[in-house]
Amino acid sequence: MIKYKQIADTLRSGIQNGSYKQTLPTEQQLCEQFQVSRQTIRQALAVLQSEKLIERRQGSGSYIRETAEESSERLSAATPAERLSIAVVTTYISDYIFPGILREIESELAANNSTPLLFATQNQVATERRILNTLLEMDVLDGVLVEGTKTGFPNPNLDLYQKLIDRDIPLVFFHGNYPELKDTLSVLDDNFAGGEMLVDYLYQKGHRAIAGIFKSDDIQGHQRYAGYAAGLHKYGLPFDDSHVLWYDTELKRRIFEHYFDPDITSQVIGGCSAVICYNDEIAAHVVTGLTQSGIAVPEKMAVVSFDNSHYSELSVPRITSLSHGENNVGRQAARTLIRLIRREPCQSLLVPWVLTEKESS
Amino acid sequence: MIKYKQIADTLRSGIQNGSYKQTLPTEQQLCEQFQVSRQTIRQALAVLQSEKLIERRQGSGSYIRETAEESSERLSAATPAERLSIAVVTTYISDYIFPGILREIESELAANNSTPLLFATQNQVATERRILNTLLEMDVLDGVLVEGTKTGFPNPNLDLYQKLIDRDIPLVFFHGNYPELKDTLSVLDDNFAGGEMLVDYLYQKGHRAIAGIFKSDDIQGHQRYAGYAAGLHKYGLPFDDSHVLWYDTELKRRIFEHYFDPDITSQVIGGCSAVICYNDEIAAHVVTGLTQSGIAVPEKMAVVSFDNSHYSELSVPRITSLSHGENNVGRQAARTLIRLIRREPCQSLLVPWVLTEKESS
DNA sequence: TTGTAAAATTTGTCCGTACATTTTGTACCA
DNA sequence: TGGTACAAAATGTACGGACAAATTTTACAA
Repeated sequence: MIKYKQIADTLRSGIQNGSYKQTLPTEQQLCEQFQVSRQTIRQALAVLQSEKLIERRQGSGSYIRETAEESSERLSAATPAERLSIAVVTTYISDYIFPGILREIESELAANNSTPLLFATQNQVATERRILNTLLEMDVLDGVLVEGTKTGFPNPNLDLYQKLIDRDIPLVFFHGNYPELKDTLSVLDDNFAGGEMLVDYLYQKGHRAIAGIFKSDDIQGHQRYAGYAAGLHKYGLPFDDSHVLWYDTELKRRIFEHYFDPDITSQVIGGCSAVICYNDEIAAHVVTGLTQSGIAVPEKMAVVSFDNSHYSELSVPRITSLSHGENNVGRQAARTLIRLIRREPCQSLLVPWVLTEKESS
Repeated sequence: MIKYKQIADTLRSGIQNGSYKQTLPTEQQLCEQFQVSRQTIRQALAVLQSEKLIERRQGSGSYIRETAEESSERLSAATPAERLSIAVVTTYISDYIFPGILREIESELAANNSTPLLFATQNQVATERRILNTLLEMDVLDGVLVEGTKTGFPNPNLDLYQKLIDRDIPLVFFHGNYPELKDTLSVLDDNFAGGEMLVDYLYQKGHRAIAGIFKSDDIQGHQRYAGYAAGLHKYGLPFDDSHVLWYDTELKRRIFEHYFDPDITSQVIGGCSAVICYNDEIAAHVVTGLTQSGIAVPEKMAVVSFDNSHYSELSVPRITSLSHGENNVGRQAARTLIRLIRREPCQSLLVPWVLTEKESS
């Protein structure tokens, strides 16, 4: 219907199937070929130019641009054709367990011939927004792997996520997701079951008063808390709000930077014989604080947590913690994204935990 | 001179200083205002449209687009205005010492109110090229921090680096640079001095036959090798090519994956009493290989290396290694880039090494 | 007051022309 | 052979006009 678009389409497919070698016909020739005015041809060429398919040189002609893929292929003609452009958006990159998770993701993606582009939100929604804007402006993007930022609270960037979805860009969340976004895949720890598992374990060890420390700005914290509460209820144990301490990213930075505040801790866990911590990082600080306060671990207070990271190994005593086996969240999420990109059947996953018992309980 | 560009410039600055509220005047009004034809006005508006400054709606008008910054600022009005968009291109992200270096860079950039976008080349020039193409297509990019890829060999991506330079995008190399690129800043380890330092140290310990294992695809390997050779020469020690083993990324992957090949190692270091390794990762494998072959470290063979990472700590015996203090390469490079962006005076740096003596020598 | 139809407004598409600027090719001359 | 000058060719800039399509405003009628 619209001439210049039709002409642009014709020329584009001509370029892509290699009908033209290096240059396009001149504007004059195209005018005759398509029986339109020169302005219309120029409009069509402007489209291709803005798509970076061609370059135009005054006095010379319209040249077909080498695409990024071709220019890469020229360097390594042996590499298979398909090289996926995948972005990974995480909260942190070089802290805590994140390097390990990234390594899992990288290795899984590398097995599928792709190198991820990494973005760190630092768990700040403002940063997340900047990153999403960057992603939306990329012209090749085969898929996105996202660790939700502050998933415990309503997210103000859902509009940008929706734009990604509207463009049919495959999207998989891991660790935390945004429940408001319908029909998106996510690969999550089974945090609810994990919280329950830890209560199970402590109950069997004879503990009856169990405190909890959870992170409020990640949905993982909410889920672990829910599992903890359900576990208590299952055994008819008393649930006491004052035995639950909530913290968030900002609070951790300010208060728990060097060691977990002994005053707050003792207030929360007073009267308890065990405490479930959101993760090893917090647990290690709790153990240090307790030990400094003269409360023996595990004799006076058992400490258990999630992640089973090097923090739990380096702490004295070592901390009983939940972890995954071979198929951890990072690897599974990357695998799911690849399947999604290839339009193979796939679904959201809940990855179960395995308990590793150590000396802190 | 060229009307539509002048008009575009006028309108652009009008938009940026807020002369227009939400919409621009109609094409007809602009025609009268600038005394040009409607086609010329449309050309000017097309420029602004391609710059994503305005949106045009048929039958309605030309609307000023909300920029990404404004949309971020709306979320956090309290944040300071300047938020730099900085890309960091490294070889690896989650292996060896790279998480630590990234943490240094991140913390230095965070102190300047910026969160980096991370790209990993996996030490593959083809991947590097893809990443550079992505960078060139970003519409806001305040600076780039690059760890050169395979700096030991001529780099086929210099054309893309030159494009970045031509666009006046501040660029700082760290760890390794491309000498062919003139007038670029770089922050490097003083590898030559490091190689010499290790020879100095071993000579003073009484060693006279010293082998070396170096990485061939990074310029750091060449420099450390040159320092090693200069050190030997300084003390009049014999230099024997057969006592130098070169390896590269691909070779390491295939042969040295799990442990350093004892056959090759013993062939190289036969007749020597000490070996200088390119880094702790290789050194740890060498120590393992030697111990398994019944060669005691350090009694029969002293092992020293670069980086002083956790590899050197976890090895038994722990490995004598060179490291940096507070002002390591990552931090200095980030600082240099910030200065460059702010157009403050800055220069290339060579960061000196400090020797940490342990049990392997 | 509300809903609908018509009119006016605004941008989108398309044509034709003219001349400028840059590149490329050719002819000529030394 | 080589350099210069000119011509030709190609894209860039600019003008004018006409009609199409979408949106907004206005007018009118129920």
